[in-house]
Amino acid sequence: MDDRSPVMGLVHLLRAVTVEFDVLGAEFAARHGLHPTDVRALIHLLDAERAGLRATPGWLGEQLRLNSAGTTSLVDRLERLGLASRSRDTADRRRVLLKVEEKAAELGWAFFGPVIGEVVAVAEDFGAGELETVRRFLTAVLGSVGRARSS
Amino acid sequence: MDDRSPVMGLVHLLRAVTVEFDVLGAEFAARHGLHPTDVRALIHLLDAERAGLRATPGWLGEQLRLNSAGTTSLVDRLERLGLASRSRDTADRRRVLLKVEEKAAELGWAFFGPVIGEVVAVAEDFGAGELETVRRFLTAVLGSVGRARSS
DNA sequence: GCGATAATCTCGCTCAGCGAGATATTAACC
DNA sequence: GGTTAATATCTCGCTGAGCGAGATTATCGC
Repeated sequence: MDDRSPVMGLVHLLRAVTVEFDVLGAEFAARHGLHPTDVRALIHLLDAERAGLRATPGWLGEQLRLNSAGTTSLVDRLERLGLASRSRDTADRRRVLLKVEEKAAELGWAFFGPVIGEVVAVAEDFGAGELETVRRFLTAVLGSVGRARSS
Repeated sequence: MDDRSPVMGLVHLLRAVTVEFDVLGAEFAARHGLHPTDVRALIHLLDAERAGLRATPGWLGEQLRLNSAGTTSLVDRLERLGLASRSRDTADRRRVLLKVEEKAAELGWAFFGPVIGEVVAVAEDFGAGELETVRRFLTAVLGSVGRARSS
């Protein structure tokens, strides 16, 4: 657990990657007049859409750890920017359904596209077995962080 | 580059890990009455200390992409919380040197300790060669993100 | 010395997010 | 079926992080 443990290098590396992704997100946000929270919100909304889940303000607020007031103003912002839209759920009329607009997906690709391209290029230097090892490791780490969070 | 590419899973995995780390940091911040920016600042200050660099407000502001006004209030906050302290540089008296207090290192360990423990445990299931593969991959990805940022 | 440059800080402002509570809709229970 | 509780969202007023502009203090080149 001290700094000379061979695993510590990996931990620092993971953290460095995280920080770089954050900075990338923040710069993207600034360049498009968005706030970091807006970017995080779009990521969650796009994820939900891909998974076929129906997103609501309450659900989004939980994901981002915002209270209801903050969530309302976030959704107001996204709507004003034309990135998402509200519509009443006809089944339960207390609920509001959130839909991401095409424009948001375009911004998402503009954001992730170049990074994905670079990572794909990097992956070409690795064999299928090696990539599988990386995948196993990252999956395990993902579980680790989740476990550390809940304890 | 589409969703069925075998590398896309890795990209999503990396993003998921990043998001988890962020949420962990945000929860830690909230639990200790800190702001996410304060946590990021402490990470940079601890890194600088480990690397033997002398941190100043200007340097810290660059790292965090804050302007001078925001940096001043950040340092004020850290000082008020007893996590860092200012001292004039005797060589160049325009400069202010930032020092992290012991308390900050303790909080840092309280933050990263459990996660590190979990990751170390995860790493035990992997051979030395496999860990080296993961290290190579993450190092390459770190370069990728940096390249995507600057383009 | 004197102007130019650099590092930090002060002031006033905007706006994200919070707490408290209002409003509207649905579910539960006798 | 009507009253009460629970749920989802929104409104209002406020705090405080971070910004732009500019003041302040220290150093450097001439």
